[in-house]
Amino acid sequence: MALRRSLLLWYQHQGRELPWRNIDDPYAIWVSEIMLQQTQVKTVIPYYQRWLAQFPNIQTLATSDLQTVLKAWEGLGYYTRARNLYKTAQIILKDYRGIFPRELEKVVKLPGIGRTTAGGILSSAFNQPISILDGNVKRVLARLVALSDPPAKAIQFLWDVSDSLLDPDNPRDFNQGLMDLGATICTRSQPKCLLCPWLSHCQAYQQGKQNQLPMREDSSPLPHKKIGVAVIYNNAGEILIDRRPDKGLLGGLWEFPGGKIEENETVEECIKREILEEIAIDIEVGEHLITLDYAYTHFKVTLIVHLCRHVAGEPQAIECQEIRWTTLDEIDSFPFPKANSKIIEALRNNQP
DNA sequence: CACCCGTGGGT
DNA sequence: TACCCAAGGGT
Repeated sequence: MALRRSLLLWYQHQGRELPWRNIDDPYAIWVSEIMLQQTQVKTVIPYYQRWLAQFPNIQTLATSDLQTVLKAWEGLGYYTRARNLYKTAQIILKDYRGIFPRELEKVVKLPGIGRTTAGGILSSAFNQPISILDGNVKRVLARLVALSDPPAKAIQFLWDVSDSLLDPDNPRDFNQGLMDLGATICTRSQPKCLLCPWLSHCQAYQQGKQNQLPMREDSSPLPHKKIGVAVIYNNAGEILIDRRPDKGLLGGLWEFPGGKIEENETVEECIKREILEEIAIDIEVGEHLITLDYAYTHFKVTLIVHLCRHVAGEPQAIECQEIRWTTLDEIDSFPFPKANSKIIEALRNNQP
């Protein structure tokens, strides 16, 4: 088929050189695939290289502890990925003698690995003829067939297209080439159609719709929460941090305690109330340290941070897993979300 | 199946 | 600024 041949030829000359290309270690390829979920290549590369140096094989990962794994993932986001990578390493060690399985039915059952990631791993590591449908492929195919619906409404159809196009003789290079095409030529905005090997096959281009496709879903505005945050010092000059529950947002990461500012409540009142409710201690809320705006996928937050002083009571882990007093020197050993890293940075700059 | 889950970069 | 969205999966 001309589509296959032209893509493979293009990939041979114009494909990207990436650290997880031209290797055959399914573990390393698996790690790359997980890190690349919803995350750009440029962001992933340094994490990938550090990760393989720290956890060179499945056994090393499986026998580490979760906090060490989360620390290595710190800043990458979607922390369930790290938890599932760790969990799956233990499953592979126990059920598959530490050898990454080659059967699709087994691979898709592993935590954190869905159909696209499984196809990515098996086609890349073992050259198995299994198709993929990631963000790049959805965009490329939506333009190729001039899809009139948003891709989310046509997932089954797009899988069928991806299946029918896949080159059974060169599945590895075909899948990788398809993703490279989406990443470098068939980009979201200003696609470089004149450089595209599929120019003459692309229905969107023929209809002059390449800048309008793929169609978008209409989205509702994100809710905005204001959070009061406490950096609490004790008489020894230590700082109180807590570890979040394993499930949910930023699961298992450490943070400075705080909570949502209610209506008709000042920031100071909120912080004092939240700390009493969550940690059962009485504090004195002092000067403002920093205010941070942060956008997550489904809401926005403003963190208003105050320096506080412990007055009375023994801290209790009521709405978290664990509480510790620590110091600015030791705090780097705990995994924190990015928003909290900026608070730590502000504390350092605030030091006398 | 609609919603949840981080962070950084582009427009 | 505000919004979109990246090598998606879990629930």
